Amino acid sequence: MALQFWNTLKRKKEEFRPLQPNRVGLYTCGPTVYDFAHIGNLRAYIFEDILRRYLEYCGYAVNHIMNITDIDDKTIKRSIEENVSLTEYTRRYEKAFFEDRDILRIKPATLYPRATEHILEMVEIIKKLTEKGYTYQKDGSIYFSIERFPGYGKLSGIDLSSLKKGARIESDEYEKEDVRDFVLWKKSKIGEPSYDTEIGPGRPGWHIECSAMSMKYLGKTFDIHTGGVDNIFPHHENEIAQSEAANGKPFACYFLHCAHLLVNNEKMAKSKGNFFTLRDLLDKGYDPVSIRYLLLSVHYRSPLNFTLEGLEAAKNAVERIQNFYRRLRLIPGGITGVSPVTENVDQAITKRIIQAEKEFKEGLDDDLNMPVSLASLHNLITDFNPKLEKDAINETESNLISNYIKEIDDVLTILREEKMELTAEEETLISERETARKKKDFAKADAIRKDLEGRGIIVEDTPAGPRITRKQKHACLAD
RNA sequence: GGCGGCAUAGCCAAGCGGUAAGGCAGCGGUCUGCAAAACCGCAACUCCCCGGUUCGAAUCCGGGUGCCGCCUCCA
Repeated sequence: MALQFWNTLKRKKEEFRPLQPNRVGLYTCGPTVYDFAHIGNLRAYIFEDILRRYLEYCGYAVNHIMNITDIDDKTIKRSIEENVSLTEYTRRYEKAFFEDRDILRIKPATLYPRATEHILEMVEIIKKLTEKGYTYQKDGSIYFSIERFPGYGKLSGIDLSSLKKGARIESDEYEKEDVRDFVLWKKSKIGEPSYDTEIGPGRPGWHIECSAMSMKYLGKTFDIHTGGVDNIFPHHENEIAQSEAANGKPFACYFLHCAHLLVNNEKMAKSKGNFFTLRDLLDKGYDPVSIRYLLLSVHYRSPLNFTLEGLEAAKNAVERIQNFYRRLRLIPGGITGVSPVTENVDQAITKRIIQAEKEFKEGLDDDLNMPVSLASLHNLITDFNPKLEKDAINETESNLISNYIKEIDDVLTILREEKMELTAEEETLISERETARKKKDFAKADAIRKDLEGRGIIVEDTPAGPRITRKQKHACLAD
């Protein structure tokens, strides 16, 4: 099966055909850096990360652009409240966003262009739209007239006549000819940042930045545009309108939108006390990889019901996979990184890996059906664990299997690299415990094990000797 | 009011016309000095409800019910 995506633009699954062979231009709507990202935002970024990594897994070179919205009503308002410059304010949350990204193992985009650094590009588009007659000025602001763009509504399926005139007037301080229009350029206001440009002093509207930056870095027409479902209207609808009106060419070919995340089946809201940032969860002791796994384990077009119980389950599921990988690597020789010799390999094992790989790929090929792909991995583990138990897997075979796991982990990114650096004291304790065990002094052995656990070191006894691992942060059950 | 989505075991979640994947939790057993890890076995007589189409439906159609989202900034 070929790779296919549910394209919001067409409301159906379509085979993915890039504009250029083996290359993908990907634009993902990035953060407005006015606060810490919450887990709902992070779900979207994880979805985009899986999309990007899977495209790369399939052999595409991905040019991934994610914008940073560092000028808008919220950022301006809050920077004024804190009495710091807009730049100082937004850089703080931009930094936090990058930290969250790294903690969750999200692969950095190719580029993170900032809105404030692309004012000229936006102005150029607005000028072109004006030349073509799509805009009008009112009171120093420039608006896009949706009536003049025939394709308006094709993404969201919105019926223009259903948008009641007048409904938005009170909530918008800018005057428009038609309330359904959207602002391209906001007139300069006292106390707000303003740019002196050919189209007058002011600042950009929200939608125009994505048109400008995608065009600059990916071209007038590019492959994939993503965001949360809430971006379908008005944001992406407006991007299409202004981009296609300006260029006379199609904007993005495929629009992918991920569903929202709910917490305890309700929309996340600070007032409901169910609002989490990544930092909140880390402070509670939850582990980033568990969070990543939970966020990626549900199909991106299904609402994800986030619960702490679910996070606990994710932690255990991840540990099963990690334990399997760790056990493979403990087979003498471990990962060699060298192409394994196929002699003395049980062909049944090779076949089983090929089958798993096929299933994994079929899952993700089908509109990133991650649950199916994860099932293939769990089934593989279920099949191989008994062999591992019986010591029926040799070094070459273990390399084959662990290389496969490593390969799909390029997409999942949930394995841990074990870094066991023990202090001399810790090593002494471990050997003392072994001596005690040999003397059947189990009281002492257990005491030492408990002591080590207090130091964050887990000792598990196996026939081959003690297995030492560094304790991961575990979920606290309270809350 | 308009548009869209979802309802599958205690929880999470695939399946999208051919007789219920997977994970977590639970229970019983094996292994272990104990523990951990791992293994073996058990779990939906049925997929929100009611009709219909069909040889056959969780899957298609019609009608309900419930939940969520968008229509104003929002991933």
